[in-house]
Amino acid sequence: MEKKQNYSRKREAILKAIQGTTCHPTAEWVYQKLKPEYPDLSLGTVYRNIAQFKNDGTIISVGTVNGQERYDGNIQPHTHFVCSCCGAVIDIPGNFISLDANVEIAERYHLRIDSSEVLFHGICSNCLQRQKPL
Amino acid sequence: MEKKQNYSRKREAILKAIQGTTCHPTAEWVYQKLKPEYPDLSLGTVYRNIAQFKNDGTIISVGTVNGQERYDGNIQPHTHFVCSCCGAVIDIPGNFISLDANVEIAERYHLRIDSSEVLFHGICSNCLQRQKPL
DNA sequence: TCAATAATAGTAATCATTCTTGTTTCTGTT
DNA sequence: AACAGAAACAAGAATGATTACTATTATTGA
Ligand SMILES: [Mn+2]
Ligand SMILES: [Mn+2]
Ligand SMILES: [Zn+2]
Ligand SMILES: [Zn+2]
Repeated sequence: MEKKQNYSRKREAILKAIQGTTCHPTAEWVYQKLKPEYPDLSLGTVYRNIAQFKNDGTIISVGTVNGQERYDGNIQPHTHFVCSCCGAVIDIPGNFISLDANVEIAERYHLRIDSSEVLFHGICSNCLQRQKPL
Repeated sequence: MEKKQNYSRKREAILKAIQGTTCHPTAEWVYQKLKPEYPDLSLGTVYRNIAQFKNDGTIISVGTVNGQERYDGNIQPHTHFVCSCCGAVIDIPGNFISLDANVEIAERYHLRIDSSEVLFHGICSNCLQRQKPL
């Protein structure tokens, strides 16, 4: 039996904040973003609802950058670039892993693959420009 | 001028522990592994030396699983599978991203790519077997 | 309206990692 | 071997992100 889920204005706002940006925000970013409109919002509420969204598959985690987890409201398979200078996480359209590869690896190693992701690491264009004028 | 690096028996042991396993250990794992032979080893020393190795490029980080960073003494480009059940990190030989793709993406988005990695998520063979007899 | 239950704010607790400080170990030189 | 300066260390405190707890408030369906 599934648990009943009541409506909550704050939950909706948290989801929309994550879905409405491409910056792959942290929980803290969402909290600061919504604080003006919801002055009594609690950081724990942001974390609790994010955990639910992740669990439902409504959002995904892009991993941890500088000790903070980054989330993504875009659940279509796509690729990410992480700037090791400023921590920006940038979308790279396209899926670099073929479905065939997934199936072959799963069979060869006797494991079940649920998802695959590609990550590029480097320096983003902003940070490159800022480093130039030496 | 580069900083002089003195020899340290513990540093060597920490590096060998990481290079001598394919389990992609945590700092805590390394600490527990070496504790019997080095009873006065400090967890801080493990972290400090790991940070150095990472900085030198002697080892790499495979990312964070269940809140703990995982390290890899194999710095050849290869692929990883992360079990979402038990947290195991397993090597998958092979590099799925062509060098050409790196160059093309770097040019198109005006950024510098230093490395690329592929990550599979799913259930490992051990956990699959344990789940079967229901 | 009203009782049952879900969600929240505020705060305390947890846990991985980093920092600080006083001590010990290395290393090159007498 | 003894010495001095630099590097590494142990132990424990501090930090910071995340989670857990609890008393209160909001939502829901009858
Ligand atoms: Mn994205
Ligand atoms: Mn590996
Ligand atoms: Zn950047
Ligand atoms: Zn497993």
